[in-house]
Amino acid sequence: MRSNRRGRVRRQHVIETALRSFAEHGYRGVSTATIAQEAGISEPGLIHHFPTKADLLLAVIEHYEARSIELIQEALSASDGSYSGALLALAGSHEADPTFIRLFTVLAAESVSPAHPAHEWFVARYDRVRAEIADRFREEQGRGQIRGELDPETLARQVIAMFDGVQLQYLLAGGQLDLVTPLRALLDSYR
Amino acid sequence: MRSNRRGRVRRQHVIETALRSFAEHGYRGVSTATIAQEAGISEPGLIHHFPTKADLLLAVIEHYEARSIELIQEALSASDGSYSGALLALAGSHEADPTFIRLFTVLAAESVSPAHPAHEWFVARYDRVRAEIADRFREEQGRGQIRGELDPETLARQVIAMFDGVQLQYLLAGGQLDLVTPLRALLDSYR
DNA sequence: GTCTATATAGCGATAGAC
DNA sequence: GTCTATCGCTATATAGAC
Repeated sequence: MRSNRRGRVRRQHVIETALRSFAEHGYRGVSTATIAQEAGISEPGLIHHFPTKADLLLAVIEHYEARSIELIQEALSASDGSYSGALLALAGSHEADPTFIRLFTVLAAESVSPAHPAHEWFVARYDRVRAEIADRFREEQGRGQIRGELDPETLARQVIAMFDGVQLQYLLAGGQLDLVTPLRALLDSYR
Repeated sequence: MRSNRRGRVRRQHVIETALRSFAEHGYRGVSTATIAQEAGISEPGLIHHFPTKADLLLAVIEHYEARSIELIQEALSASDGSYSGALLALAGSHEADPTFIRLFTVLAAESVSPAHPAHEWFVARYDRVRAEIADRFREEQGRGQIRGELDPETLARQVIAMFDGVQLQYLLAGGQLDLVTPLRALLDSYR
């Protein structure tokens, strides 16, 4: 029992260490030996929890995804139901903790290759998020908060593209460019 | 003399082969042995032309950059001086030849890591392109083709972000999403 | 300028003791 | 559940013949 609990704690610690490593160097840019060393564990000790490197990657991504859903829900409740406000709040929270956007930006591009272990995951995620955002915009359009002649599917693609694009700029500029300004200008143009 | 010419031809052939490989798998996802094999040359033969793998990468990037400048100039002359039209024509030509956007999308994200051999190159390129596009928008604003209250620097960041973002969507969707529609909607909102 | 052969290091993963 | 030791493979790069 006690060893099970310690095992879970250590597993969680490995995930958080790997998250930072994958965010820094991508999946192919870091070795399991390096992650094990940074986590203060032996390489077979790591392999005990995650049989392959790809298993570790997917565990990290699921961890990110769960945290990401927390962030968007926090943003929604903090912005009194305004979807545009929630998206801007989400961008602001990403600025405060760049690890997430780093992980996401690096892995999404890396996973463009069909042979990448997270390829299917990212393809499915982009489909799902695009549909979710389009639904939200349709609702706002129904309430008259978005101009009627705009296509919600195109707006969803624009918002996702703007998010990803400014995140890349932010990372390449070493955090010197803000995420919020270009996104706010886009969302304002929808009203 | 004849051997020099044959050497240049083979060097060019290696660059084009490596371009496709780096575009497919990124810098870290492909080995010099694989590239040499695909180019029909031995690995030391490849190393003779490009002493290190990083040298090969930079040669590929410079090749891409030269072609990219050709494309944007073709787009400018084909669109009768309209900058927005040229950007849309560029997006259209990228759809016709996905290798370029694949190379650029994969390598830009990979090079976010300061240890990546193309890191400085991409940082400098993003700075330069942002300044160039902002200048163009300032000119159009002076001619009354863009609304006066918009900030050219923000518009430049938006256009670059939208380009990069829809390219990522295009690649993850296996070419099923077009590049032009979200970009056109953005550019239309500037007038 | 291109080859065969090889050096040297690091990779992901496994075997078996404790 | 974690360790030491090691396997089998691939990586980038070099030496030296032609």
